[in-house]
Order: sequence, then C-alpha cells, then structure tokens
Amino acid sequence: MSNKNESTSDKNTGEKKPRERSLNFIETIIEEDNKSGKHDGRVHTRFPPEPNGYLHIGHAKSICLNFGLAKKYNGKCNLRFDDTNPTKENEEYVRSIQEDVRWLGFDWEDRLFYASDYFEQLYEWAIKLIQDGKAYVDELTAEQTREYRGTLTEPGKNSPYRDRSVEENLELFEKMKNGEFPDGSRTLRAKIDMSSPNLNMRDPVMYRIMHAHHHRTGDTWCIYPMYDFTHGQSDSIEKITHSICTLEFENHRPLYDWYVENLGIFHPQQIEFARLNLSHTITSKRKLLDLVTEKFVDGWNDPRMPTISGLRRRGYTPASIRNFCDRIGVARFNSTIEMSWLEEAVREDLNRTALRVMGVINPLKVTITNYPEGQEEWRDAINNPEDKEAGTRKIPFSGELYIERDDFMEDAPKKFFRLKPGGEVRLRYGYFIKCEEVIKDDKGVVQELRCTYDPETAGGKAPDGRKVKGTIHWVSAKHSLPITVRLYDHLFTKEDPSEVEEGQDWRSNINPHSLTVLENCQVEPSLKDAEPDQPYQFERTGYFCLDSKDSLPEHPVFNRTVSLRDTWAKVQKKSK
RNA sequence: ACCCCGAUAGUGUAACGGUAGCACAAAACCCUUUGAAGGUUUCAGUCCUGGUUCGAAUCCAGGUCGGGGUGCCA
Repeated sequence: MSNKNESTSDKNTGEKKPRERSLNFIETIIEEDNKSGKHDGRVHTRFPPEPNGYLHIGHAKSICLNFGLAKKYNGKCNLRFDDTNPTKENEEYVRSIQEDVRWLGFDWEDRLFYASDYFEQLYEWAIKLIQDGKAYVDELTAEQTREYRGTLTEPGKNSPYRDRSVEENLELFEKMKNGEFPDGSRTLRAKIDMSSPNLNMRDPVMYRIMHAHHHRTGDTWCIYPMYDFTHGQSDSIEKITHSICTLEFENHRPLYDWYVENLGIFHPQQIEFARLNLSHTITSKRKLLDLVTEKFVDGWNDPRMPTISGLRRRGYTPASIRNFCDRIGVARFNSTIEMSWLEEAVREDLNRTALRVMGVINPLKVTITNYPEGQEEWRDAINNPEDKEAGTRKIPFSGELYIERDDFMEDAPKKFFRLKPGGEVRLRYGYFIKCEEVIKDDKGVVQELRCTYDPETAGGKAPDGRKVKGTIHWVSAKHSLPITVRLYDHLFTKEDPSEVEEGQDWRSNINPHSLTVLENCQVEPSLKDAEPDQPYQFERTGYFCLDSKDSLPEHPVFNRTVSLRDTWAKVQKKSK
C-alpha cells in the first residue's frame, strides 16, 4: 500500500520554498554527465555567433541558455565568433554582438575567441587527415560536385580524384594554401562515404579556396575551412563539454563526431535544441538584413525589429528578455511563441521599475470654469506604487488642462466610467470634475470641455463619501511639455510571415501600420530631463522610453515599449 | 520517394512505468485614486491503431502529421 503523503513528507517544515522549475532536457543530460563523472563534473559551454548580422531574440535564447547553464552548474561560457567565411563577416557585427551580449547581462571574462584564431591548427589537422589517407584534394567543379553527390534517394559516386596518393594530396593542398589556384578550382574533402544516407557524410568539403580579405587574419589565408571542419575542433580546443546548437545541425552531428574522433582530440558533446520562433516577426538574419537594406525599417535597431538592439531602443530591459527566455523553455521540437509572452515579460519587469508619470497622448482641452483665474498649485504624486523608495513628486495643476480624448464620450455606454456630459470623474491626484459643456467645431468634432471642479475633493477624496468610479490622467496645459510619441504594432500582419499568397513573398505580410507617430502629445514637466535608459509608465497608457537616436532636447521623442493591459478595450471589442 | 528528428489544454512546457501539473492566453468575480498592478475561481490536453504490463503520455510495432537534410553558407 502506498501512502500518498510519503513523497511530500518534507512539507511540514513550514518553509515555503520557491517552486523550482523542473529540469529541461539539456540540464538532465548535464546532471547525468556530472553524476557519471564524464567531464569530472566540469561544465563548459560557448555562444558561437557568426558575425554576419545583428543578434536577435532567437540568439538571446541561445545566449541565456549557454551562459545560464554555465552559471547554474558553476562552469564557464565562452564567446566565440564563428568567422570562417570572410565574404559575409565584418567588424561592425563583431562589435555589436559583444555589446548586445554584455547588455543582456552576460560576461565571457577573458574568454573571447575567434574560430580564425585556430586557422593554423585547423590547417595542421587537415594535413594529418591527408596523411592518414582520410582527406583528398578534389578538382571537381562546384556543379560536378553536386552531381557526384547523388540525391536524397540515390547514392553519390566517388570523385575521380579521390584516390590520389598522400604525397600528391599534400603537395596540392600546399599549393592551394599558397594561392597557386584560382577560387573554386580545388577543394579539400574528407574521404568518408559517398553512399551514406546522410548527405553530410558524402565526402564533405573541408577547405575551399577564397581569395578574400578576412577581418582578422587579413590576407594571410586564401583557403578557408568550412563550418563542419571548424566548429567541433574549436569546441575541442576550448575543452567545451556541451556544445549546444539548434536543430538544423542535427544531421551534422555524425560529421562533428567523425572529425574529432579521426583527429583523436577531446570530444565535446553536441546537443541540439529547437530555435525560437516568435509570432508576427521574423528571425532570419537574411530577411532582417533585407528589411534594413530595403528601408522597411530604420536600421538594425529600429524599435520594431526583433533584434537585441531594436528591443533595447524600444525600451525592453535585459531582465525582461532573460525572464522571457527562461519561461519559454527548451525542447527538441519546433514551436512558435506568441508575441504576447515577450510583451508580458516586459510589463512584469517595467511594472516594478518604471517611474509613473502623467502623459496625454491625444490631448483634449478641458477648462475648469470655477477654478480661480491665474491660480496654480502643485500636487503630490506617487512615483512608483510598487516601490516605496521611489518617493513622490509634485505635479502642477491649473484651470486649463489636457485630458485623453478617449477619456470622454458624448454617448457613453453604461460601462464607461470616464467623463461624459453631466458626469463626474476623478482627476488622478487632483480633484473631481464634472462636465458641464461640450464645445464642438463646425464639423461636430469636440474641441473643448468646460467643466467645474469640486474644491472639497483635493487629492481625489470626497469628504461626503460620494463615489466616483472613474479616475483619469491629465496635465496642466500651461506647464505641460509637448513631445512626439511613437506607437508600435507588430512588424508583420500574419502570425507566420512566411505564409503567403501565391506569387507573393514574405514582404507582402509587412504591416503597413507598424509605426504610428503622434505629434503634440503633452506630458508633465518632470519629463524634461528624461534619459533613454529610464523607463516610464505614462499612467493608464503604457510604458515609454526616450528614443536614443532621434530625440532632441528641444524635440523629445518617446517610444512606447508596450501598452498597459487594456481591459476596457476588451470590453468594447466584446460588445461590438 | 530516401535518411534523421519530433508530436501532451488555444500557446509554451513538466511528469523519466504508478494522482496528467505549471505558466501565458481566455472567462467570471473581488479589490482599486492607473479599467494598471494584485487576489480568488473556472474552462481546457496525452496524434491514431494495435501490442507488452496489475498499471502506458512514458516501452514496442505500424500509421498519420510536422520539421530538417541534395551550399565550395553557418
């Protein structure tokens, strides 16, 4: 008979332990390795980006995973640039990648490496494989190589150059290295198995000739190693224990293993996980580059981009991104995460940290007819109800205000708690006001509201105890600061941007309304000294930050990071 | 067509032969000087068919569906 309580016998200790997230499959592997002593309990990972683009949210998942695992198991994580293709890589990307990893909050300490650091060693290993009769110089053209490789269903056939002598191969490879052959005329190939069902094992190319300038090694080399001949050995050199990569490299694992085994060097374990797919956006470096070069966005760090730099400029925080990456988990099957998860993650972080301010996005003038002419007063406002330490500030009140246009309705439904003709509403930290008169222009558009205030309700409390359901934000017209606000929506209209009509491409799914610019928004004067790194919550509207690129002291521009959750919008939608 | 991998509420993940759980989304309510935040509750799931077993999400077989694979890219 089993006793149900046996397994939870420790629950009467009275301690409320934070609920531990259960292990993901990689952590399980690591813990098994640690138990069996496979690497003496050592955990060493690496983040290996190719410097051919800016980092995006998908990379953040990998960064958090690799650095996170190292931290969790008291290990190390290297940053290594996988720079084996000089025609696509450059310094700007190297710089931005380091900046982004650091910004996310991770530190590779003194372990910044480049695959190009290992070119000499890789070259020697290539020679060893030649000497062992496991590699040969091929003279097939690229097209011929393709033909000889066979297809998914038919085996390939051996290259006529496959059985050259070791000496001849050595000599030819030397000449390749010395630049005696033009690009594309020769390759060095591993001699494995042209009939393998895994195409990667059909005598994969190890080296190709490229007379190209490398951002680090300059013109030292005119032959460059392929990814497969580089990655595993780089891991091996750095004594990486767990080499974590995305699912599309799964078919490469046998080759990864083949190289380190045939070279007789330290054998790291490659582990694949599913890359992140986010709804309503793309994480293909090539397509992101297209968005930039074709000017659909304002550079790699456009706040609509899913790049780390874009998210940063948008106002996302490192903690929110780390949290997001932790929550989405890691698995071995492809999935798409809804954008709302990312948004929820920033809201959660910003709710704790953002300073509350009054900001009116779409101003509607309100004149308080019974407020003494020329009078003004400074009222106390709480900077952050989630953080007592943040203190309070003074905000100016006067007889001429701006409120949000959406906070007034002439024909209001019952559930509308804000201002309506004859109705009363609370101005946050201010007074109750009552709408007495609606002034419109010729076209019937509301121009101004004339209201009266109740001087007894200073601070928002009514001494007679009468209740007012609605509380709205406002600014004093005389004191407020005009700013520009940029609102963002999904970059793509479809959840899956690659899903297109016939004859169209992914570009047809770009959302034409992903950016809305609002001029003449009005905010409280304290925002005069805003800095891009300081997140703000415009109360009842959303989280905002100063744009780090386009904002000028005389013309502030604020980006909306994310709106607040809007239950009213839901109610409205439902009633339609 | 061939090889490899995968499939658990709407979404994302856990349960490792023994009570299918958590988060986000959705819904209802409470609270509220942010229709925010917070709190309570509800809804909702093991791809299919067989087999092994006292017992299967888990092991086995077959099927279905999805992803990856024919770069001198990574």
